[in-house]
Amino acid sequence: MSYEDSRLYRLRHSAAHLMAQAVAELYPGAKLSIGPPIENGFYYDIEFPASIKEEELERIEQKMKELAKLKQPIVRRLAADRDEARRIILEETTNGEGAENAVYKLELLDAIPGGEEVSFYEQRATDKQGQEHVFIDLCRGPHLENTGEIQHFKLMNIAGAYWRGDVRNKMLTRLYGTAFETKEELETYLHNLEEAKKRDHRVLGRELGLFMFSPRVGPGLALWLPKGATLRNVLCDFLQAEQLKRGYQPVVTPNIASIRLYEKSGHILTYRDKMFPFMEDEEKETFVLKPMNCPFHIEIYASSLRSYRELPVRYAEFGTVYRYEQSGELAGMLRVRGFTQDDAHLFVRPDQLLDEFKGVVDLMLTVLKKLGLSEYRVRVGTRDPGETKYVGHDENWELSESAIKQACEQLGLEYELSPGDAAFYGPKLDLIIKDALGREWQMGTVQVDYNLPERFELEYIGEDSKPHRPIMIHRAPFGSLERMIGLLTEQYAGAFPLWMAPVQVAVLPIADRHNDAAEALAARLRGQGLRVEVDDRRETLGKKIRENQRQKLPYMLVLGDRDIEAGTVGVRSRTEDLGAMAVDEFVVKVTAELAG
RNA sequence: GCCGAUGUAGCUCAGUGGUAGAGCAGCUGUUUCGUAAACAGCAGGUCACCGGUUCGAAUCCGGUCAUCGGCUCCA
Repeated sequence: MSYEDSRLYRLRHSAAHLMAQAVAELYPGAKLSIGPPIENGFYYDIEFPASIKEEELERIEQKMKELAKLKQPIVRRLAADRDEARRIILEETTNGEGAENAVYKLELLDAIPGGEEVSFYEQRATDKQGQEHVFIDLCRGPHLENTGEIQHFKLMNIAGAYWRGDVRNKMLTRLYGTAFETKEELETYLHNLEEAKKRDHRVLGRELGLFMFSPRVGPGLALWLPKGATLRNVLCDFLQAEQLKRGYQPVVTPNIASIRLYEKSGHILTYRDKMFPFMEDEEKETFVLKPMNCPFHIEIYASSLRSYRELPVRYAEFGTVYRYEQSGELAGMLRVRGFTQDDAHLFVRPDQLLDEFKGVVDLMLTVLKKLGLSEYRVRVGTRDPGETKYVGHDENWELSESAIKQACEQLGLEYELSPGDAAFYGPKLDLIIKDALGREWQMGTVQVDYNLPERFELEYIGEDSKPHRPIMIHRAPFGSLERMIGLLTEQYAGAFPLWMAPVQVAVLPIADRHNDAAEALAARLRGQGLRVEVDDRRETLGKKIRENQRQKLPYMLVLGDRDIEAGTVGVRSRTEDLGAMAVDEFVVKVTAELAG
């Protein structure tokens, strides 16, 4: 049974109504808008007469408990027609506060399609003091039978939310809460939230020495520490090797360019507010910090006459781009202002589009598998049939939309179609992954583009010795290194698989007299291509194990008199003591693990 | 950018009007140790920043900045 059909869903929906009832009683003049159940709870968007503070949640929660205990029956009411619905909203749902108080509900009513029935949910009861409590809300439902069933809930936080999700509208106050069937489930949920915070990449990034931010450098500008930079290099090496196999060619381009490049590409028109402020040189030439790599790669393509025989051309670059994200959107490594895309641009003939797209999807699948990511969503963004903002000919769009679908189907990649999510210049495929707190982030992306080849008048000479326009594919399997490594940190809770781990092996000499042997062992393992550190601090073995364990190192090798004499090491994995092993045996074991 | 919250030592946190505290980390000394924290001592702070109220501000008020949870937007 789907979540939407479950009792839990109805419970949360009814909890949202209960919260709205409590707010209506506590804050006369509060204007209610919408209050749906969501993945882990519910919310209600409300315009309060005066801004409210987080501490007031407790008061609202208290009121909810009182109202729940009244065991108000929840009754569905059908409005006979629009006029009656309007009357109910104006006269019954606003506690006599009139039309001004019902603005959002009236707008919602107008949005309900003509043929559809209009229903209300009503809950009412009289308390011991003889006071009557009534709450009626325009709502599709369904709900529980009685407010008495709402017992295990908690209000979580306050946030602002634009009415109907549109920045041009008024910002309402959103109250978030959660509710469960049992006390245990509620407690488990809250406990898991706490646990998830320990996997937060911002916490682990510092603890494990991966990356950091500094106020002196600036918001959203990451600093990669040695271990993080090592991890980053490992991932880049992997992808680069994979791309080499697939006929990609490396290119390298600058971080700034004349504004003329971005005028030509059209980004100045569509992207200006996401770009860092421009800079001007002494000769009044304006330069911009690059927000995208594509125009540079296009210049390289356009630098010589291309034959149809050369295509597809695939230019790849780990290109660092800068985007002036709004301050409130920054989120650790998951949302930064300077990031490196594992970018590439493919210039293809129409007859190559399907195969090339398949090649890219295959690469993405290879990457996902290697990274151990299995929890992801694939979204194919196609045109919204009602929209006219798109560039390019219809037959091209049909060609590329079907190429994307075919590529996925032939490679067994499950996807969901999302009409309207295409870029204005072409359809795309996005990879979406959740972080520790369950928030979704767009990672890898493949986009078909007819716009830029047009704007830059790109050509190749066809078999017919006439010029033809190539199609571009933009693609980034990781998306960005910052976001990907942030996410991987959370996925693995810092315990990266052996091949990724910045330090794979720590050698732990027991006493000072074992330091030389430890260095020799480390050198030997490094000779095998392993990333090895020696922990020769003057600390007890127990302490070294504890701390290296906390650093989530895959292997620790304990080295003492017994081992030096026998040519062994005491091997310890992340979880357990594996006992003494010959050094060669350990090398074989680790090598096998890396190969497998 | 907008709504709400937070900002005290490298880290985690205590301190609600009377001159700043703990644990861990650091440094020094002792200990040379076989599988998750040896012992002792020392040092460390413009209480984010700027302004105001007050005899007196980490504490109250205002502003700025940064961070966190959302909204919008996105790799």
